[in-house]
Amino acid sequence: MVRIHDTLLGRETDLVQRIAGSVSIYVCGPTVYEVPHVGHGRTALVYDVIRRYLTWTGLDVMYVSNVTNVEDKIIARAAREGTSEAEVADRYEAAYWAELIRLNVDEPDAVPRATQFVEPMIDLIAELITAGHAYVIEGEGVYFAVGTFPAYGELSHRRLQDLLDSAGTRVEVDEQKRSPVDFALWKAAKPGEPDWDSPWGRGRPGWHIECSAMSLAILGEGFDLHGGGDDLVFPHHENERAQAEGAGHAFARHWIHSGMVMTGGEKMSKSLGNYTTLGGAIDAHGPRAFRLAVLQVHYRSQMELGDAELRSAAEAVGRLDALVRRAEAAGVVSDASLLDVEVVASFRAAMDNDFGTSAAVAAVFDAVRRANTEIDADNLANAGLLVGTVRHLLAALGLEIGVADDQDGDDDVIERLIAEREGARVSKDFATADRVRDELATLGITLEDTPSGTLWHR
RNA sequence: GGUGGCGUAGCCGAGUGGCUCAGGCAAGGGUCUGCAAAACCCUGGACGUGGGUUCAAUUCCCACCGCCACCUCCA
Repeated sequence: MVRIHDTLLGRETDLVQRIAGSVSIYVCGPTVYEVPHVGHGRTALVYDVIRRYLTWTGLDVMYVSNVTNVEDKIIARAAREGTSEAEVADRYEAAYWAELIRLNVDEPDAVPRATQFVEPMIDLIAELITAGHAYVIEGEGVYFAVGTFPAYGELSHRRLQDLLDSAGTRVEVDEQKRSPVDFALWKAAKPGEPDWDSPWGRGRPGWHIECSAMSLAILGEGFDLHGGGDDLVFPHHENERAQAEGAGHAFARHWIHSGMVMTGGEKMSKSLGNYTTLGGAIDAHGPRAFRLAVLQVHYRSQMELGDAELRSAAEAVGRLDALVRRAEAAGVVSDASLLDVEVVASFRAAMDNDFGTSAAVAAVFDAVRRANTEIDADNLANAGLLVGTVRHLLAALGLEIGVADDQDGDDDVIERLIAEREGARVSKDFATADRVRDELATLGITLEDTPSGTLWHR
């Protein structure tokens, strides 16, 4: 049984599914008005790993992750560039997926976009008005009446009074609202902004309503797991929940939230401008180093994810690739259907405990060391079992080993140079052999002489 | 001010009331190698501070110090 830390409960609990054997997951994706940064990469990877692991355990996973494509910053950017909101959103959504593909993040089963679900949002707002949880301010829009929903604050563990006390200290309050904590469900149209018809006049949906409507529309009532970055707990997820449950719909059974990426001790964010682009980080250190670095930290913890962390992870990935190289060179055969039961048990125990990827990866590295020892001792059968287990478990986390991040280059030239060096070595002409090795080094090629021949890698 | 969380060896980072203090990176010493590379072996060093509970605390409790997040858009 998988145990998860449920934000609503504030503690760990069993992941009990709506329907035994299957898991439905909704994860909040980005608002696409800028290129993705390292933090977006981490979050996408965290949930990709959770999804992969649940699938690996035999569950039938339905994974939905949305894209917010209508929002103030998108509108502002489109206006600034003299282009359409759709063009801006499409451009940055494409940039987002392009990087996730490099990271080997599996495509979600569904990627709902806000503009595709305006009708269900309008229906939900209408239900809230009927239920007495929402009200119209002429010329302004429709607002959720927080005071009418007693459960408000449960998810983010806030008292309504505390919210009222701090309201207005940081953001100006619209005096027409019944309460300063009420939030917009529908915003009346403004000149130059995209808008849709609604029973309350033309306008556009508030931010929070899209996720309530889209998750219910695609996954249905009482879906299993709702996730996102922990900066979304309040107000976004609190509001999503109020909207769905206020309208009488059973919402997410469990909530999970992942930690933020920090840089120099501060949260990385687009608005602070202190971010590193995801593409830049992947270019510099490779997609697998990025994934491993994320795996080495528990998903709920804040983490630094800069050059030092990525370099360290890249070295570790190199060691994993080296294991595959030397296993193959030694003639080790691994059968994917045969796994080391103890290693698998350690891995599962770690992952079942709130997706403890850090401990799970540690179990794998333990097996890596043992596999190398077995190769050194020429115990090829034992080595094969361990190498196969390592590859299988890492693949379950989305990490492929034994394959280079980039395969370009002229292998024929390299092979010829290695053969040339081999000839020099046989005739004890080590000066020539070393000269060839240096030449290869300038091409970024590292050589390894083994009893069964010379191996090379980039 | 309110809420939640964190402070572990050079760095990153799991974890546990007592057993040889995960794992990764880095460092030093070996083995192997023509030399390297890779790998393996060995080594050192930790649990913010002060109290308390306990036979025993890094782990539980209290206080204090420091840091972070959310309370506004945000992954």
